[in-house]
Amino acid sequence: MTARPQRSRHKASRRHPGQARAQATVNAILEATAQVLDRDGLDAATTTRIAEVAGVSIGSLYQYFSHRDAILTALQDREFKHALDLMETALADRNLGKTPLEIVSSVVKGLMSLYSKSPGLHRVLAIEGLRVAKPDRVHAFDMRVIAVIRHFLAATGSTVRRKNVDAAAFVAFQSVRATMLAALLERPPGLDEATLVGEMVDLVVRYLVR
Amino acid sequence: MTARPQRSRHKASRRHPGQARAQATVNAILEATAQVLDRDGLDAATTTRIAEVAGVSIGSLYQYFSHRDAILTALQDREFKHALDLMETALADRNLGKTPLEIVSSVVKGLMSLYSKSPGLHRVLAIEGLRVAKPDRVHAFDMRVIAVIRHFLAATGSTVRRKNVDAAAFVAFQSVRATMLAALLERPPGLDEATLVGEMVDLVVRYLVR
Amino acid sequence: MTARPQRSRHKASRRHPGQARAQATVNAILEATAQVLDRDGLDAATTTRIAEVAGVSIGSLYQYFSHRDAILTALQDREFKHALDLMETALADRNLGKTPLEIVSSVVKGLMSLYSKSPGLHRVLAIEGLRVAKPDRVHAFDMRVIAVIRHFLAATGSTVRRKNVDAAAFVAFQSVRATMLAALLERPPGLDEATLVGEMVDLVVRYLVR
Amino acid sequence: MTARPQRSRHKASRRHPGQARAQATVNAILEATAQVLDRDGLDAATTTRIAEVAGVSIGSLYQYFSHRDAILTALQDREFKHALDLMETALADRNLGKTPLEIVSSVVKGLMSLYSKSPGLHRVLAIEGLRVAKPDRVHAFDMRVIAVIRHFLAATGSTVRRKNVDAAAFVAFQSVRATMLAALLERPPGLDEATLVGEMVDLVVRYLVR
DNA sequence: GATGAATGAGAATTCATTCAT
DNA sequence: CATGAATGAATTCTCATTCAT
Repeated sequence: MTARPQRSRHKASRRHPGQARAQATVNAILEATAQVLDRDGLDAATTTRIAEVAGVSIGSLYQYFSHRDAILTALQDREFKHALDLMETALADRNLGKTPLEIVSSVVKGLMSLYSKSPGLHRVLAIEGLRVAKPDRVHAFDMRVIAVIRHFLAATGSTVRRKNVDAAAFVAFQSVRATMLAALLERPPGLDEATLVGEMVDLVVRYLVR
Repeated sequence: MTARPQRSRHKASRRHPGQARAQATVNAILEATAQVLDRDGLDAATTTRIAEVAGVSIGSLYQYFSHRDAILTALQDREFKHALDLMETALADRNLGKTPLEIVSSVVKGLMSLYSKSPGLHRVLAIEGLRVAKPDRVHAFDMRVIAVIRHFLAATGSTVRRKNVDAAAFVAFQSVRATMLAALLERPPGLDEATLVGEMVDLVVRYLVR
Repeated sequence: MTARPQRSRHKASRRHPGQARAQATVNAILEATAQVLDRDGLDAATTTRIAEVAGVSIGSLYQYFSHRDAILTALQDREFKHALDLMETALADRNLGKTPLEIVSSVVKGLMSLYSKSPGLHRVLAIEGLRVAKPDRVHAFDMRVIAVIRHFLAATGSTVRRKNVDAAAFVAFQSVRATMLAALLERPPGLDEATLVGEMVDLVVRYLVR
Repeated sequence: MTARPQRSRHKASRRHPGQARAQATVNAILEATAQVLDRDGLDAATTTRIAEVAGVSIGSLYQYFSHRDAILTALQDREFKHALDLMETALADRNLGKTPLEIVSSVVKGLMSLYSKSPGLHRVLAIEGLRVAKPDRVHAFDMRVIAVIRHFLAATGSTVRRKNVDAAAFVAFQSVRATMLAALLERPPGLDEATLVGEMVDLVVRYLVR
């Protein structure tokens, strides 16, 4: 009997946060989520916990996000955008004149500083993240990253020694991402950030450019 | 998420399964868990589901594992052991005579076949990393892998072009592991298993050996 | 992210209550639900309340009913069955010899005693009940009642003065049901049960048979 | 279900809407509520939904109605009034000259057209009976209906064949109301509105007048 | 030893109502 | 007066774990 609460239609976000206060609340929620994910991982990011950390009631949380997953998705969008912006900047056409070493170095350093601020968060978002059903989002991001790299390699022209450019871009990006995150999370002795950057740059340059 | 209540901390396993039947039950449970993890992911691996698939009552399940996590830990041990055995074999002293290419190739192929049998499982075990509290286990495994690689590189002697051998081993292993799993899970177009192996071998050889 | 608890597939009942204990629990739950519905109405029948009244944990409740609605459905089945049995008995072929007055009288008295035990419950189940989405169940019941009546009227033959027998059966049954429930719930002065039965019988006999 | 928290008991309406604009707002809210109830049922009639449909902010809604229930009560008053007006008109003293058939016919047709415009609404108002706590209101309405009928029957005098006039009025009215609503909601085959009216008239005339 | 019914803490989500702007 | 962001009590449902049989 009865038309139980009607598990809502789940549009991903409930209202256009027009007002300043609304925007502030949304930001607080995203920030809180990032913090909780980074520190304690996905399981700890319950709606209650997020609302607490954000200093907001659960009611408010659901005013802006139709369901828990929508928060994670929004956060992922935000962080993926950061990463893409960063790579696009480093690989912009105006950098075509620079040496491969310089360019790879700037990308690696950029990712390094991005990840080292909150490695736990990026691990959740990029790898552990999106359990079941959302690998598409990660995949879509990866494909965009590859597109950026491919575009750059194409413009660079001559020096690339790979036949399958997309495959190479995929391999390079995954290697850098995963190794960095693993290093940041495990902190293996003798592998400080500077060393790590050096190794990654060398790995990629040798692989891609000779 | 998951948020398993985790009511209390127990000792990890209840009995040393002396009898053959007991051992069979334990195996059935581990096998069932691996299957469920690989197919449906961590959230689907409820104790009930595992017991069902294993053809065992929950009561029995708890006879052999004090709590859910203990099953995952045991499974992780088993898989880590597989991977280590594999690498030890490939990097054994008796292979010192082979060319670096041959050796790297055998390691990469070995990992590839290991992962490709159940990528979902290895993703859960190695990357999702059994969530909270288990990074130490992953770390310990990584350190053992590095030790194996270091031992081999040391024995090999001359050809290694890295100063910090441990760092290099870490970088190489993480790159191979992560890229393989990502490729198996995302299946990016134009990156079939053979190509992938080729790329990984090339990546590692250039990085480690010149 | 994450495969949230997986709002289960909702098969209406979870396990065949094979054991005696299980059956007892199921009965306790249905009985508790009936009681709560009768006394306090549909809104009061929360899963928590039902479990409390049944002297059972919510966990147990969900062991036997996949969701709240399934309890109501089961209860409805049970009560509909009662009502149908009652009518089938009164209208059985072996009663063809009795006078219309005797037969109508026995049906009306039967329904009266059924409803007067828990008028609130029957109101919920038959009328208020099954908010949105389940009118089909009530409708299906009504159609079966009509079939029973039609069968009887057909067997009776001659005396029926209605052309559209199904319509007449519908009108007669709805009138009796609704009036009885309204009278039992409102207890209008001067309309005790005996009077009510008399009036209903007269209403129906005049309408159906002359 | 619904289970509206119902935080506290207020006086039923906040202001006697003196101004025209205020009255317009109140009407818009009632109209919106009627629409939502008719189309989607009680559970869908959330304050938010009502405010939306009425084109009013929730704030404004609460300016005119102290709590959700007050809206339903007001709407019920309005519809009860409609029904009573209708019956009073049909049963007015100036109709004493008409035949019973004519009079019953006009009442039945009137109710029919009233209900058929929005059967869902009347089901909610009259039968679901505004849940808990409101049976008194329904009862009061029923008593007024009976009074109207009694008054008429008394004036008519001779022809009525019932001893207990109040009981008869109750029975007749409940039968008509419930059967009509059930027919409108279930739409049983072979029972179109015209047939239904004919049956109801016959039912009542035979019962009341001979 | 094995079984599976029972338990209950905890998670997500809804919605009536308030109140600062 | 109007607005709509914020609140939080209340609800449904899940799943690890225990323990009587």
